[in-house]
This record gives sequence, structure tokens and C-alpha cells, in this order.
Amino acid sequence: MNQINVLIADDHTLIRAGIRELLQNMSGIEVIGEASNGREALERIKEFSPDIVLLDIAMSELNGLEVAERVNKDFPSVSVIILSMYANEEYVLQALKVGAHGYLLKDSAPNELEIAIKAVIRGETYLSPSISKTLVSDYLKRITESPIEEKNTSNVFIKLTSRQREILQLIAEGNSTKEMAVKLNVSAKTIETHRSKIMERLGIHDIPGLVRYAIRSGIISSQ
Amino acid sequence: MNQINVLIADDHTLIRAGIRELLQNMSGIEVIGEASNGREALERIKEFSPDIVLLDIAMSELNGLEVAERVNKDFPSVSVIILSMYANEEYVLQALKVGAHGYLLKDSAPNELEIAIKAVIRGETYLSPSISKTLVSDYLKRITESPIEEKNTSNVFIKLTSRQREILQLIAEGNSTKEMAVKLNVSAKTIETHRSKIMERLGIHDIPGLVRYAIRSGIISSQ
DNA sequence: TGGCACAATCAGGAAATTGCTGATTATCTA
DNA sequence: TAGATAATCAGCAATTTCCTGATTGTGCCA
Repeated sequence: MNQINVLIADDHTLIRAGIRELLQNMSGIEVIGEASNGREALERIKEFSPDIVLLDIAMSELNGLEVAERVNKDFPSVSVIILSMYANEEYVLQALKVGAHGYLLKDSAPNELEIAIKAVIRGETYLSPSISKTLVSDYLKRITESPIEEKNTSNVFIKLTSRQREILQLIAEGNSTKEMAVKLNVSAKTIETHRSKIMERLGIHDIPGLVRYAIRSGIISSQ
Repeated sequence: MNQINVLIADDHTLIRAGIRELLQNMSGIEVIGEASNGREALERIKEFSPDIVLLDIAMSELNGLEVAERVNKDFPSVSVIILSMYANEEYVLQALKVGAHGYLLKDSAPNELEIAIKAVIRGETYLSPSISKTLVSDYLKRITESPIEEKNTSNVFIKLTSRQREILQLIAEGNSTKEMAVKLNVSAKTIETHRSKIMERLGIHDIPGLVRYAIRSGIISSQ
């Protein structure tokens, strides 16, 4: 039989062991190795030449996206599936940009893992259903339409205008609509409009969500 | 046979499935249920009366430490093992303070899980080896020698009541007043009162400030 | 054991904010 | 130069917050 050889890379031993168990119950799939951080993952890939690598994003040494990029460049025959806790659009786009073939949420059903692996082996791109299907085409359209913009890489800088980032920061810092209006010398209505545009773009529709977004994208710190 | 009945509470389906597989390969242990967030965990505990609950810390609705505290109070026959990504001393101490019987890193070897469960069933306290053994004695010494000093901890657990922390978490997770009222089955007016008390106690008078506070005090993550 | 502090619950009503629809002006670009 | 997008603002209904005050239960302690 032609087994699909899989390598698991995740910081957490227990998680790796759990995933390994799940995979070993699936027919046609064999776990040929594990790695406990990003750098080790690259070594194991070189050593084992797996068909598929399951990469956690949050790894020490080298994060999963970084690893994915190098795998795509140096080992093009190896397919990458990102295993992530976050449905965060930024991460998904970033993953696709660096050549990942799959993006699976840790929140997925176990059999999704099997489906994902087999889809990727067939040459398809697999995303967890909860991640909008339009992402890929949107993304591809975006980079083919304006390839130069690519270096703006990840986060907020491609999604929001300068004014919007300015206002997002003020919101996350705790300013009220009225306070922002005074600071920026515009009407409160204008601030409201900006806020709703920001929310629309980010797909986040509550203030706490904006604050968390601002923190994780580095616009402000939580301190 | 006297099986040890275990309940698994973790936000991520895949992780739960993996842990379940691991446990099912261990003799004398049976997984009798799962929960995908803190509140659901309490419901399942009430329903199933497990011997052991494995609680992830980072759960939505109610975080693992909060759940542990309530389990310890309302279901003293149920033992709690915290499953965490972090060896963070604060977390460990907090877990012990709220009555957890075990603190296991997700980075542990699979068989540690078995060891931990069986130790806890025997009435022992189990901590992952990588967590300094001195923690417990240090902690105990500290609280017996100068119990007043407790306020030096300065974290949420002393400043807010359990209910208030619960609501702070929900706020920071983006729930509206109305949504929280429905989830907690109280009136919106009650939520409003809680929120204003929380703000009063913390001296923070805006939602973004609460969110940042919740993040830096570990009640939620920014992800 | 009576009372005190405090937690948790809820209400009324004024005041403030938001959401929604729609509009104007300036700028940049295909 | 037309079309898309950004930044600005308004009206108004609906929702939410803020402030004051009240009730109930519980633990504590003098």
C-alpha cells in the first residue's frame, strides 16, 4: 500500500501524542516523525521527506508560518497543513501566501484531519469549513492585481487606512467617541462612521474584539 | 472493574479527541464526557459526576481556574487536573489555591497523563515535573506565615468576586450586556450593575480598559 | 444572636450612544 | 476623465448606559 507519510510539529508533547493517536486510527496514513519546534521540524523534514507536515503556528524557535515558507521553497514536494487555534484571517492569508496547502483549526472534528490530509495529497487546498471559502480567491485576486503591495505583508497595514488605524488605536486605548472627535477635531458622527468601517473591514463587530485585535496586531500593548 | 471516570474540557475539538484517544488506551480509565467551554464543563460535571476533570485554562465563557474553584466548592468529590500550556508560576499557584489536584503541562509525555490521573485518584497532588517542586511548599509557607500579605498578589482573584471575574471575562470576549444576561440567565440590569461594580473596583471606566486588564491578568488571551 | 458588611439580584427614567441610510467633497488611478 | 475610495457629516429611531435606590441571602463577629 502507498502510505501517506506524515510529520507532526507542535510545541506540546501531549498534543502531538493525541494527534498521533488520531492519525494512527486512519487507514493509509502513517506518522513517521514528530518535531517539538519549528527548527526541529525543518531538520526532520530534511531527514524523513514526509508527504505531509502538520505545523502548529505557535512554535518556538521558528513559527509555523516561517517554517511553511521555507518548506515550500526548499522542499517543494512536501505539503504543509497549518494546524492553528485561530481562525484569524491574517493568519490564514499569511499561510496561503507562504504556500501552505491546508489550514485546519484545532477546533475541527477529528475526521476533518483525515479529509484534509487526503485532499491535500490529491493536490487540493483544504481550509476548515468555518474559514470563509472566499478567502483564497480574494487573496489570489489581491496579489495578482497589485503584486507590489505584497511586501506590506501581514497585518493591519494592508487592511486599514492610516486614519482607520489611528482611530482603532484610540478606541483600543479607551477613548470614547466624543473624546476622539475632540482629539481629531472632527464630529462624533465621523468617528462613528470610521469605527463602523473598521469593524466591517476586520469583520469584528464589538469593541472588545477590536481591542484584542489591536493588541495582537501590535497597534497597542495590553500594558 | 472500578473504572476512573474522566471528563475532558477544552475549547478545541481536535485536542479533546486526541486526549480522549490517549486516555482510552490506558487501562482503568474511561472518558465519560467532553465539554467545549467552561460553562459547559460545569453542566457536564453536574450531569456525570466524574472522578476526574481535565480542565484547560484557556476556555471561553469561564476559564479553567474559575471552573476549578467552583468544582472544588460545589462538587468536592470531583478532582480537578489543570491542563495548561504555561508553566507560569502565577497560574500554578492560582490553580493550587482554588483546589486543583493536578497541574499538567500540555508539553508533558502522554504517560504522564496516566500517572497524574492515578496519583490524583490516590489523593495525591500531581504537578508536571518541570514545574519546580518547591512551589507547593513555598506557597504554603507564604500563606501560613503572612496571610495578610496576600494582597501583594494584586491579581484579579483578590480584587473581584468570582461572579465579577466571570462577567469581566464575558465582557472581554465581546458579549453584549444582553447576551450576557441570556447566558447567565439574569436580567440585563444585573449585568449592568456588575459591570459598574467591576469598573469601580478596578478603577477602570471604559470597556477597552477592561479588555486590556483582562488580557494582562490572564483572564483571557488576546487571540 | 442580632446586626453589619457585602454579594447578587433587579427597576425606573433621564441621558448618551449606536446603527442605519444617505450625502458631499477630495483624491487617486485606470 | 470617469469611477472607486477615503474622509467628512446629518437625521432619527432604537438601544444602551448611567445613576439612584431597593431587596434578599449569607457569612461573620462582637
